[in-house]
Amino acid sequence: MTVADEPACAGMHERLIEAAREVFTSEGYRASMDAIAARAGVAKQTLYNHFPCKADLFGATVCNASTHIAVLLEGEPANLRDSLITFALTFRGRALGDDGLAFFRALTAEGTRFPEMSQTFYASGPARTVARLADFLGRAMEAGKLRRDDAVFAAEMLIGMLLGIEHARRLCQVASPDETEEHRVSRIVDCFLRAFAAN
Amino acid sequence: MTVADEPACAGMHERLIEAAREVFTSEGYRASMDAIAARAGVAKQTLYNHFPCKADLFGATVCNASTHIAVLLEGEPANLRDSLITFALTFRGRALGDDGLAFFRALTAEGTRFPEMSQTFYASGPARTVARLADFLGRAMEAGKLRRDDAVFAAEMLIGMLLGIEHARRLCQVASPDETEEHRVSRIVDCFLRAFAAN
DNA sequence: ACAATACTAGACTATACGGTCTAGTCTAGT
DNA sequence: ACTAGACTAGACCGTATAGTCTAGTATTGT
Repeated sequence: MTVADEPACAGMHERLIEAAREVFTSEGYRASMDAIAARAGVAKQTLYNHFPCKADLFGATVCNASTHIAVLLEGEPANLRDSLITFALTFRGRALGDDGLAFFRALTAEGTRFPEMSQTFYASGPARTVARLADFLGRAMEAGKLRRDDAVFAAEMLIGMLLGIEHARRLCQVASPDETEEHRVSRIVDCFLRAFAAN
Repeated sequence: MTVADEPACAGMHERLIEAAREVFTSEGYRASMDAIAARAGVAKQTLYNHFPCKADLFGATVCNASTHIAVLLEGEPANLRDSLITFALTFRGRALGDDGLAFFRALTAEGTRFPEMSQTFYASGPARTVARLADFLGRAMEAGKLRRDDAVFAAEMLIGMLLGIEHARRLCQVASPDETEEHRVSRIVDCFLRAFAAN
């Protein structure tokens, strides 16, 4: 317990947010302020010196995490398939990893209580990822490497296939089949490339 | 309040489960037993006469709901595209509707507390839907209407595209674009048919 | 009529938790 | 040395809630 200065003791504020993220991630919003203070190795009052109430701490945590989650895909790489596979692996690692999933769970569970919060998260995470991917695909379409089509729609289909049933499955704590990530991802990307092959 | 005998007063047990479903759906597991009793128009003790504790009531509720959620697709219809579109509309209605979504949220929020419960849900809902769809697609493959491929994989891709980013978006309370369901679904099904067209 | 069973109303207990308060310590800047 | 500001430890308050208990009321089968 009392895991002090883990991320290089980068100031009390960050330390508190980090502890809150860990505890909220594993227990959801029902986690107690005492537990968070203990996790940060800090007195409860210190927590309240930095954040006026629990909701604000949760908000700061979500806000902080939101800035790190978008998966971006830049450049104009020669090999479309390879870049998509690289992107897909990163994306799945982030969206389907234990951490990302637990965070998503904690966030959406409180969706009705804090709607703006989950909306902010969506905008700075998934929505940004889709937008960038759509840009990328749009350029590939113009270069004649993909069929001319609605680039946003294409991006959403790829994201959908990558997340797919697996997102729901893991949210439900069901173990995944033991296909390797690389194998699954390349099947998916190939499926996508068939659907959007240049005509 | 005290909405008695709503679903044809089919016995106290069912009435309690129905009230619990409504309240859990809108407030999650943090809903109070008092609220559920009030919703059922019943004394709290009555609730405890039927269910020994809150967790059991939640379990019964989930279990009951799980039996109704799979979307099945039977038969060998002549027109593949039409049957897929019909299936897709039903499926999206159920999985992306307010009710289904709220229930899913309540369930996955407690995923770490009641893992078996969400696993059961997954098995009797999404997993069954995928399995049946895969059967259907497998038959279409054998009939030469789709490329010969892994039918389960194909089913997962279609489900993924149908749910896609939209599931995450709605879980995050973000309003959806105003494309009609019919239009979106047919775009998706056409995309799927391109990816799995018979060669 | 009687007994058994199920339901009602609501008081009650125990606990957990958000948030406040007090009193005291540690550290830095002057 | 003195002061200001931040941190600590932990008591404390109010409220919400799971679950129990008691006492009384309908209903039903014999």
